[in-house]
Amino acid sequence: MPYHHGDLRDALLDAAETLIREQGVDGWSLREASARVGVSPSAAYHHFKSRDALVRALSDRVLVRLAHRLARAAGHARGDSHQRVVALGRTYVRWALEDPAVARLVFSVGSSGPVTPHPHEVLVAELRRLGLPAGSDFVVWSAIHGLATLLVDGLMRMESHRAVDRQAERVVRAVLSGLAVEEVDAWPAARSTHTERQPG
Amino acid sequence: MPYHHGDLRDALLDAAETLIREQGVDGWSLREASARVGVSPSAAYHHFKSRDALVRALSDRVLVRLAHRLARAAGHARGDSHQRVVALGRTYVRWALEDPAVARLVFSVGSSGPVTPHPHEVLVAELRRLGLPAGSDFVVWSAIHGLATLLVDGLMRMESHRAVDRQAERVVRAVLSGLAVEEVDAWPAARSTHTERQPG
DNA sequence: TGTACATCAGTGAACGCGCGTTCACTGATGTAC
DNA sequence: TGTACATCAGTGAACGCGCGTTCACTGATGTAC
Repeated sequence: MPYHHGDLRDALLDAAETLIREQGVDGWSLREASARVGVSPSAAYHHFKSRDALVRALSDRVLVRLAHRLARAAGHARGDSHQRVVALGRTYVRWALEDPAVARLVFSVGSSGPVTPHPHEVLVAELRRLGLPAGSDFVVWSAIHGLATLLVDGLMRMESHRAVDRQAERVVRAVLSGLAVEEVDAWPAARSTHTERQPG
Repeated sequence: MPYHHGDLRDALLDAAETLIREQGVDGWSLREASARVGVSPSAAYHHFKSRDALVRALSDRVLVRLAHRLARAAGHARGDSHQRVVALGRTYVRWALEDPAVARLVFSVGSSGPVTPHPHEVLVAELRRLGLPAGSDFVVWSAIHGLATLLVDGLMRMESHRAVDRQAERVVRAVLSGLAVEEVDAWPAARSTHTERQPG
C-alpha cells in the first residue's frame, strides 16, 4: 500500500456511491468511506472541504453520467417524432429505479452550480427539435420526474419493469399531446438549478 | 406541571412536526421533541415503539390533513370541468411549498398502511367525475407530484406564488388534454401505498 | 546527476457531540368490593 | 364512602455508538540549481 493513493478523490466518491447504494442515502459516513478506501478519516479533508462538499461533488458526477445516458437513449430512438422524448423519459425512470438511493441523493441535492452536460439540457434540446416552445420542458420534466420519485419512494408500485416502461411512455405521450393542444400564452417564468435561463 | 401529561402522544407529534418545519427533515430527534414538550426522552416509548414509528404516525396525520384540504379545494372550484382537478394540483403544490420540510418527510415516508381519507383517493374521485378511466390518476399524480418535488427540492425555481399556481394549472391542463387524446388500451397495472387497487 | 528544500497527501489520536434505547423506579389514576 | 391494589404514564441515569472535524505530525514527491 503506497503512502500516496494516487486518486483518492475519485476513490472516495466511488466508495460513498457504493455505500449509498448498499445502505441508503443516509447510510454512509465520511469515516466509513475512508475506511473502505483504506485511508484515515482525515485524509478526505485534503480533497473536500467537508462531508457536504463530497456529497455535492458526487451528485454532480452522477448528473453528468445521467445526461450522457439520456442523450444516448434519445439518439437510439426509432419511431414517431415523440419517440425520442419517450426514450428520455423511460431512461430517466429506469435509471432512478436501478439505483434508487443514489437517485434520491441526486434529487435532493441537485447540482452545485453548472454541470455539463446536464440532464435538463438534454431534455430542452429534444423538445426544441419538436418545435415546442421554451417552458414546455418544465411540464415534461415535472411529469417524468414525478413518476420517477413516486416509484423510487415507494409511493407508487408497479408489477414489472415492462409496466414501468409503459407507464413512462404513457406519461410522456399524454403530456406531449396535451402541450400540442393547450394555449401557449403566459408561460410562468421558471429556472432550473443548473442555469439561469428564463423561458419567455 | 402535572405528572401525567394528558395527551403526550399528540404533543410529541406536534413537537416533531414543528422541529422538522424549523430545522429540516433530519433536524429533529426524539430527545429534542421530548425536551420541547417538557418530558423525559424515555416517556415517548410509552406511546411509540421507536423513533421510526413516530415518524410514520406523523406522516399519516399530515396525509389525512392534506386529503381534507384537497377535497375542500376541489369543492370550492368554479369554472370548466377541469377546474376541480386544477384546484387539486394547485393545492397540492402550494401545500408542499408552504411546508417543504414536512412535505419532504411525507413524500419519503408515505403512509403506514391505510389512511382515510388519502390524497390519492381524492384525486381518483375527481378523475372519475370527469369520466377518465382508472389509471389516469397515476398519470396526473405523477405530473403534479413531479412539479411539487422539483420545487420543494430546489431543482426548479419560480419567481412568485402566482407563477407556481399558473405552472400547476398548465401541468394539470396539459395532462388532462393529453389523456383525452391518447389511446386508453393497455394501462400498466399500478398500485399506490394506501390501497391494493389494481387499475384495469 | 546530485542535492536542498518546498509542497503535497497522507497518519493517528483526540475533541465534543447528540443520539436512540434500556432499565429499574415511582407517582398518579382508576376500579372492585 | 373508604380502602386495596393493579395499571398506566411518567422519571432519570446510564448504555454504547459512530459521527464530523481539528491538529500537529511525517513520509513521499517534484522542482530549482
